[in-house]
Amino acid sequence: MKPKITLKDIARELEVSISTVSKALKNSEEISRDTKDKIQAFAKLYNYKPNNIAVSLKNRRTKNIGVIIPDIVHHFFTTVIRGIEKYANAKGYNVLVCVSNEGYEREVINMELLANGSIDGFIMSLSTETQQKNDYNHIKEVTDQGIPMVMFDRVTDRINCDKVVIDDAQGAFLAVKKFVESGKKKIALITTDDYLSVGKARTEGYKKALSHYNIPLEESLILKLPSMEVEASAFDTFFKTQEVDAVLCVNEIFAIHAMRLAHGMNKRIPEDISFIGFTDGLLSKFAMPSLTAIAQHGELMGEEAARMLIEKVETENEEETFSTTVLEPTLIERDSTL
Amino acid sequence: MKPKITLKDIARELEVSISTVSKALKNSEEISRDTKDKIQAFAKLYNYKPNNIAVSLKNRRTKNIGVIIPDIVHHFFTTVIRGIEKYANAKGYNVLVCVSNEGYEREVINMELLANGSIDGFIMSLSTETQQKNDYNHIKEVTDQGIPMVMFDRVTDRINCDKVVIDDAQGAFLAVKKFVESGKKKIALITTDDYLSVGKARTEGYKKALSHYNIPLEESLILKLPSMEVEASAFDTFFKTQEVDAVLCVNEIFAIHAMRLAHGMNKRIPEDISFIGFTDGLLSKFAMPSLTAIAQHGELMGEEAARMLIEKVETENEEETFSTTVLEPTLIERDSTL
DNA sequence: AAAAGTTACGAAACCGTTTTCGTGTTAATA
DNA sequence: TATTAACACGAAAACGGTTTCGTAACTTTT
Repeated sequence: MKPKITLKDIARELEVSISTVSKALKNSEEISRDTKDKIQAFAKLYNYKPNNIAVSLKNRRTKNIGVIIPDIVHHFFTTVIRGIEKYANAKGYNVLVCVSNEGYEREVINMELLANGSIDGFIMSLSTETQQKNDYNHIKEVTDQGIPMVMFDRVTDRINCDKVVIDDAQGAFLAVKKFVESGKKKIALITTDDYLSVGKARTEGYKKALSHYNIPLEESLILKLPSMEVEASAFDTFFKTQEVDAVLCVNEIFAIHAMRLAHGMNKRIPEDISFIGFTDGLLSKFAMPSLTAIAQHGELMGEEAARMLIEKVETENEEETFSTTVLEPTLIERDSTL
Repeated sequence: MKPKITLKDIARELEVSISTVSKALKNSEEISRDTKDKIQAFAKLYNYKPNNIAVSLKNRRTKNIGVIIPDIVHHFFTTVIRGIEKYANAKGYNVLVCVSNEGYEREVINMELLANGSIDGFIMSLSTETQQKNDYNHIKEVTDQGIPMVMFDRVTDRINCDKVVIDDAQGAFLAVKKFVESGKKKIALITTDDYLSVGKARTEGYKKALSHYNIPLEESLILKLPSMEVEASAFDTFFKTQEVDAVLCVNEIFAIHAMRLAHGMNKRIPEDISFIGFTDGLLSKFAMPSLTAIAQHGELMGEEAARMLIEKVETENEEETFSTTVLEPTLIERDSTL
């Protein structure tokens, strides 16, 4: 049990002042070679490391970035975190992860907690509940305090800050394009309610693509689920009542579930019915048949978000100027499409 | 842009001393009702929140706990984090997540960084590289400083600290039991090299179960992969040369891959060949057929680890006494077994 | 009316750094 | 030799809180 050594300890031991020690360890020109050598050697011997908290207090910079995500047990978000970590660590920053658990309350609490000096900036993705309530005052308060903020994926234009998203509409467009080009005509969409920003954009892209390819839009081919949970009965009735030859799903789970149903109805995949799912995660790769997917490039998104944030944190923010980076989705072709 | 208000600001504005403000906000008996009311009202009006960093410096307690995991894009670890978050948040702690990316170097760097005052204690799982090198000096240094530490899942007995693991051997035993009881005789094991603590324990459990059921151990039925990566060729030759009717895999991916191969060889699952995989993750649930799995109870593990850590952090550690919690695995029966 | 006890507050130390500014000593210049 | 400049270091303030202790002004006790 050897407790941490401080500047004061070194100063006392070497009979110099604290300031001298501090400067010597920073290799300041002010201090003589002899004294520096002595102090540096002593510090190394006792494995001196400055106390982060004290440094943070003094510099008003913590070198921590706060990340608020809706759910950590979710492949997409973890890839984003990986990207953030990667970039942030390389720049000497730590990542403080807080999970809102898709709830408004926890999002608020976590942000307030972190905003009181624990972090230099935020990277966040909105919880569904926050999106439903459409209440962003907690975020506004943070940005008003001058704390840099980058939102990713689930963003809102009610807040003025840097953002990084993928072009969800374009992703849906790519999927429909793929279907059309392989001769599909009755293209269904399984999505969530519109309050989820991404669900909305994807639905728009789907509709746009249909009109682009002169396929009449049939509202009955759009299945809207109230949440991200799989509601088996809704799927059942949908597939029993609708005649479709291609299905675009806004997430993997929906797609896997739908494929199972189709399989159970003795349809051949992809000949009789094709599938494409958003978010190219583990399930897509390992499904049977493997699922053609629209990749969200989470890791890239995380890196970009971290880049933007650290940029803002490290520059004396003269003018408030915000930008939105739009990443292009990619279609990963597998066995669920022709 | 309204910057944070400090005690000093309030004191100046209300023409009292800083100490009075501090005490008033803590509702100290020392301060008169009148003054407290005035100060509290003012503080609320200007939304005063104490600066975490300053409080941490003074109290030498950060209310942060550091979590070091090998990989964040991994279902098991994320469930553990969820458990940690859940418990820690309820106790008013934040979670600082750092990813070692299965590397020794990053593990050391991250720990040193966090150990300099950023956190009150560690929860960690060893990177594979650290386990291979068998070098735990960086961890020893941290515990020597009196920083509380809890290790989970991938632990080592070279370090004296609290631990929480699941009984991996018992998990393997359960799986073999299941196979035997459904009439299987030629039971294979697909695992990784022994340096991974969990792989070793699982292999032991497998062997123990075989002997318990009087099934001769055939080393040729054990396929050892050098890493967690799926090596397709190794799988191929194994299944071409060995006659098996049940396969236990140390992770989902191995199991899914093996099932595919069996499927490709026109074997019926589970009649001709059954499968069980460790780590009851998404893939197991959504595989086709769905995979019988040994649940690791990651969330529970996380909660328990957090509980142990916070217990240590919050008690004046009189005596050094460490304990290991062993969680019981559970067999989740699905369609890949009879 | 003097002694003792309360009440309500402020001064100051402290946590561990960083950084500005002042100063005693020595060396270079006039 | 007196003046100035360079050098090497220390004192002290600051970051934003918490907490101990001291004390002026009253109130109560004897």
